Amino acid sequence: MTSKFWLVKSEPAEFSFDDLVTSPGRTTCWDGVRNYQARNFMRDGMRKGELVLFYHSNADPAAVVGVARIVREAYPDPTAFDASDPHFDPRSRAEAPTWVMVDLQAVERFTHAVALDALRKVKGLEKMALLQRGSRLSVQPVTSGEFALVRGLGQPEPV
DNA sequence: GCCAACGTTGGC
DNA sequence: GCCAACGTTGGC
Repeated sequence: MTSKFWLVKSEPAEFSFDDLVTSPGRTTCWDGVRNYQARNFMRDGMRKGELVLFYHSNADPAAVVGVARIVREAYPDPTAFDASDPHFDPRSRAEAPTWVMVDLQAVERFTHAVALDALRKVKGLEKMALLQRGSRLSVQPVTSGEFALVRGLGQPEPV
């Protein structure tokens, strides 16, 4: 059973939803993921066309702020090969890349960002991975029901 | 800035 | 394989 919906975290000081919207083609490569579980979700789960909640972590407030779409499935993350990059990983070799990335395109902006404390109050989101104690995964699956609830609260408009 | 929770590393 | 030390995440 593969998830059809996802959530990604980004610190807006590093890369915000606005940064995605203003990127060429409203698209960016989701590089720099260095967690195996998150990597596996990208490599084994994410498929072209699936939708992604875009979450601002380390933000005030931390909140889901929009929706993106997967426009390219997993391919090698070149920042792992670049010794000058903060995400450099000498164990990742070009012949057998350890780390992958997908391409995400902005689809909708929430006119009402859905803050973390608001999410915690929503009946039906109790099991959402983001809300679990100690949850730190930067790429995580979301059920269709969870996605619909959050998207509804966000009152999205096309970007 | 604090610190709890978690993932990774490395000695043994 | 165990587990203590360490680094990172991310809410507050």
